[in-house]
Amino acid sequence: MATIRDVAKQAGVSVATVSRVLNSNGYVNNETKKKVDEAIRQLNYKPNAVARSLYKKTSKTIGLIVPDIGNPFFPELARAVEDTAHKKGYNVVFCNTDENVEKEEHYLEVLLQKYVDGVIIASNTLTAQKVKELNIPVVSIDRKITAEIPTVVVKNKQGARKAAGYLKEIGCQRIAHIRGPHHIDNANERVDGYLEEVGSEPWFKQSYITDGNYVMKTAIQATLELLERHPEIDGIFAANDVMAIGAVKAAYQLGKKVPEELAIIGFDGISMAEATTPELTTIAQPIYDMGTAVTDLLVKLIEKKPVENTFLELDVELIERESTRKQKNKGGR
Amino acid sequence: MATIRDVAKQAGVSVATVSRVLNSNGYVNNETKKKVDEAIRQLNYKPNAVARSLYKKTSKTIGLIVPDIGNPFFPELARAVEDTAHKKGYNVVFCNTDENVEKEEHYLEVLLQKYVDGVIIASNTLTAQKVKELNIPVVSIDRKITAEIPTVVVKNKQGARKAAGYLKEIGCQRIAHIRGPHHIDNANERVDGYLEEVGSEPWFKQSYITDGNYVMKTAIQATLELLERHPEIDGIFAANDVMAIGAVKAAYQLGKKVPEELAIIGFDGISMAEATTPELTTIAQPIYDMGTAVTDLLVKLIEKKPVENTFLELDVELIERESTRKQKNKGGR
DNA sequence: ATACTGTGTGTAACCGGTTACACAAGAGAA
DNA sequence: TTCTCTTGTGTAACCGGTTACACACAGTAT
Repeated sequence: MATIRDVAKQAGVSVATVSRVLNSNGYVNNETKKKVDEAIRQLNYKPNAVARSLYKKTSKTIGLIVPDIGNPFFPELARAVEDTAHKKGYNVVFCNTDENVEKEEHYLEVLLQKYVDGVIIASNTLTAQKVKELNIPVVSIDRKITAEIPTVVVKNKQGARKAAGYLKEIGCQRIAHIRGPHHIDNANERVDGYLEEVGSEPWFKQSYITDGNYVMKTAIQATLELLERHPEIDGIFAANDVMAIGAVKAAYQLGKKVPEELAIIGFDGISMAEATTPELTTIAQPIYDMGTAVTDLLVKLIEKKPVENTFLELDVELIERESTRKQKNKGGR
Repeated sequence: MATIRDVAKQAGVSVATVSRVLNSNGYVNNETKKKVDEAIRQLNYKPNAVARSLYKKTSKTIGLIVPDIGNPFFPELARAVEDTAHKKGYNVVFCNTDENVEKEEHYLEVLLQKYVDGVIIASNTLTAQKVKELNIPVVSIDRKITAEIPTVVVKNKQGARKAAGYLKEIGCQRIAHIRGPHHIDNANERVDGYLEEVGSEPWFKQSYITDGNYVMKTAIQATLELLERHPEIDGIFAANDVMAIGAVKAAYQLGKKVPEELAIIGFDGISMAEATTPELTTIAQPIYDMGTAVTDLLVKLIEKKPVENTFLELDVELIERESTRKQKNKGGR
């Protein structure tokens, strides 16, 4: 591999001049520039990014820390992050934490030692204190950590209200909720939204809320038990699409027809929700846009550009598909 | 951030000694080591990975280049790669190429400039020549590039034979194939396997093979046209699960019952195939194992450890689920 | 004639590690 | 006593860029 000194020798100039040509700063005579460019071409010279990083204390790399890329929400997000980062000249190193604090801290340490310029993280275990110690920009996605950390999320409560409200609107009389993990903020917000919409209905019971842990298997089991306990349920709002798909499968097992006897709505808008039969009605997050937005935000923070807003709360959108049906019994009994 | 010189000063020794303690090489007196460790602790010193990289010409980082992380096969693979890399002390930087040659070359260049120690790539556009020029270990996953490049794939042809053979076995009389892109090796191998199994059947027609391009939408359309042209078809082997799911949806649109009137089998074993109704019968690749295997292989090459085999062809496994049914009309008409 | 400004280029320090090499002291062998 | 080997430590060069600073020269203002 040719170095900048080889190029300098070949072009008959100093390394400083070559560096000036490379970075187009300082004064360089046009003739000299031509000679340098020619030498670069001849030697097929590529500047060494590591050496540059060492001096500049920046690496044009960002870290992306997610719980599990196997969770279909995150690949779609990762795709957007990578696309946007690439456009802005950054690489992405990616890390799975499995919601494990030690793994997360370990990764942050390693990333820091490698001079990553910033980090995008989906976490609930991270504290503001630790982030401050990192001394590099950190932005949070999908989950609020603290007010100090720039964040991109969606209107979870509003989305949940939309979901529950929609089920009421299409005529459901008894609406249950399969909730996400108690330690994850967005799960709690979705419960809140559900409660605001149906909590004061005469038929409402606390036992209409059941734990699904954002996982399909758990949700199937939870739905089976729920429907056994409460056969009167005719609508389910699952806090994410994966659980909604689980609910559909459970209904299928019990011979309940979806949407005729049981309407099911999810949350997230992952592409898997379009692959099922019946296709899933869902509250879609603009996942790609969220990825673009956090990355834009992070890069601005890295490059110390002005940021208008460090807390973005994006809108969600109801996408009506086959797992619910509008005409059903409209207007109540 | 404390540097090695700060630590040396604090401990009253030279930087060489600190470095020896850090890397446990050379002779260091036990008392000295204690002093250094204490200084490291006091200053909360973390060695700078970039400086180390510059001298050692290695970064403990590998590149993972895939066409599109949005394709559900790749997150599962990426997860395995990242897990394994992490265990061995490597980070993963990941890149989406969209099968675009320029993007791919650009990424390889950038990765090289950052001293990544090796690359895992799923590509069909890469040439052996280019790989040689990189001068770092490159391993190929999911697709054969050339004989010189170490590769991890599955037995595609054998898997395809299994799929078609299984459909025959359960009593299908007319078996069609939705194939993947013509420029992707594994797609062609799957066609070959299909042909070996049914190509000489009296009923076989070339028009039973249709293009699906590994994409759900395309596959839906292809299936609709296929079943219109050939309503006699009672079995479909799709070259990947995503297309198989598309075929199921198409059948549903046409009112054809799966599996009673039409049996459908996929290929890949992505987790999405378990989420559908009916659940998809498929030829499962050991995706996680493949990721583990390529990463192990790459790390061995990087660390110049002996490698027993640079061409791994893993077995696939038939997973029977609901989109096919064994009892149907067994033993022919 | 003098001072100042803009252009153009080179030298060497610097980023923060690693390690070749030199050197010293003590133990054991000849 | 002298030589050799092992242990232990420090100095400084090195990895390959970037840039502060010095210097030189031409043109222009005073």
